[in-house]
Amino acid sequence: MHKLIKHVLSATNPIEGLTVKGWVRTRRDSKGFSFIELNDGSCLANLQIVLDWGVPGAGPVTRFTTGASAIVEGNLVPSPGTGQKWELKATKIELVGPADATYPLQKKGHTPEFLRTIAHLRPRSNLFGAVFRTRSRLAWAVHQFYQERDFIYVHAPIITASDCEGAGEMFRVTTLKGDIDQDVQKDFFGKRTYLTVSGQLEAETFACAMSRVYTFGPTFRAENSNTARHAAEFWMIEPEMAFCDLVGDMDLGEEFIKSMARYMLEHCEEDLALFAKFVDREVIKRLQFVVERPFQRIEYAEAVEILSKSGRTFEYPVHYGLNLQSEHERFLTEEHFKCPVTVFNYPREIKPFYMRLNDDARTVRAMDVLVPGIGEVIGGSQREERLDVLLENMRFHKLRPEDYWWYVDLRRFGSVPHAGFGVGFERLLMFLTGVPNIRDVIPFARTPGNAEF
RNA sequence: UCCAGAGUAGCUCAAUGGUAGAGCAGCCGGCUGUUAACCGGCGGGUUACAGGUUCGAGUCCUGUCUCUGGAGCCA
Repeated sequence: MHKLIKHVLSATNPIEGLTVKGWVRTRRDSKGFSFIELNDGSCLANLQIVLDWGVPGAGPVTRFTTGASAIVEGNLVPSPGTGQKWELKATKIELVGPADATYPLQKKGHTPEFLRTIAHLRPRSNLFGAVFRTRSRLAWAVHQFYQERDFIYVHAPIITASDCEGAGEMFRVTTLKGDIDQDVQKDFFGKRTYLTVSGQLEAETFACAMSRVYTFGPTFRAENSNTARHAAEFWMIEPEMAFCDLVGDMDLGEEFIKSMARYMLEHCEEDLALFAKFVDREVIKRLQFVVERPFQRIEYAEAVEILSKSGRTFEYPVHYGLNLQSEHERFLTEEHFKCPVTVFNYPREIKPFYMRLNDDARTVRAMDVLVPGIGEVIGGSQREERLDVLLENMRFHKLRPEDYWWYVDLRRFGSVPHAGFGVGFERLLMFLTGVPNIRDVIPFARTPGNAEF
């Protein structure tokens, strides 16, 4: 089997008779020989191939254009040049797939906007290679974080009949033709079904059996949101813990963010350096800051007071009972505290039915973790475990308990205090890489009017 | 969905209402070790689309589409 370039480049000694396979990033010709930069996506760096025009398969060398794929055999030797430790002296080369002049990627920089229009080729660019290697490693780190803490991974359903109220507009799933509301009994599932907006309600059922669980899967929102932070299809991580209150929930959320930042610093060094150089100069400093400093915790009422007394004029009003706007979250994280901020105990009116009512009967045990630059990265709560209060909450929010009969059942049989939160995986990646647009941290972005690839 | 800005060569961008240009990429040639290589040459355009004003429109006006930034909704 051929060796991946990341392993070749970490060699400690010269290697005879090595085979590598990859795609040409660029070629530099001299008289009688060429340098080929070969990349196979296993790491950011290219392997420099020194290709004598006389070796089998080399001529004419102009066939080895940017984008072409090649198999190279040769000997790994120390490079006399200054840019790299090793280079491969080719003894044989094979052009596997040529790439003609219409290949859209150049060796020079492209804008992320242009690269989005060629989403099938953009993982061959430095930036997107780095983003998607990082995405893979962070997904692994997410599992590691929860598995180490004895959380059990639950696969929440993707097609669901239940609306996790307040989460957003849903995509309808149906096999009916024509008027899809005409006769829902004849639909595939015999009722209206949707793509899930959250696995939380299902996760709660498992937490109330297995103590600590988490979901990590795709979720869907049909909101017509056109921002750099919203996608119609995104991945969400939702831990849920039985016998846990809001404080335990905030502890876990903050620990999770810190842990991901630490993982990024320790395991994604090469790609992180690229982000720091081309995307966000502050990213490493910000990650170190998050790892070292405690998060600020404040109640919603305090946040409102800080904003009211800030002397700043905001576009949107600051008033107890209103949601915090982006500009308010920004002020708290970026100007007032200058660190991630966890806001908790929100007014009952602006939060969903399942959040636990506090003794003041005005606020619920909700919490949002806000980070500089992104805003809300975690939203969570302690759940209402008391049957009578839950039913009253549903009435308050004008919901029918029979639609949530199985969810209500959890409060009938061995109910326990429990809590959890949701993390948008892409938002987390944006925070950790500094990439400012959600479309650029997901392989094939789904946004309103866009599902080309 | 709302507000603002943009759309010119494959890419990144110039062009006062008056001959559509440059750099890079591509192609051809040169160079014995390059590092986004370098040097010389060549080709490359329905100025997003549809209408309008004008002697004359890339430029001004109207509409449509797309993209970007911000906002709302949220993760």
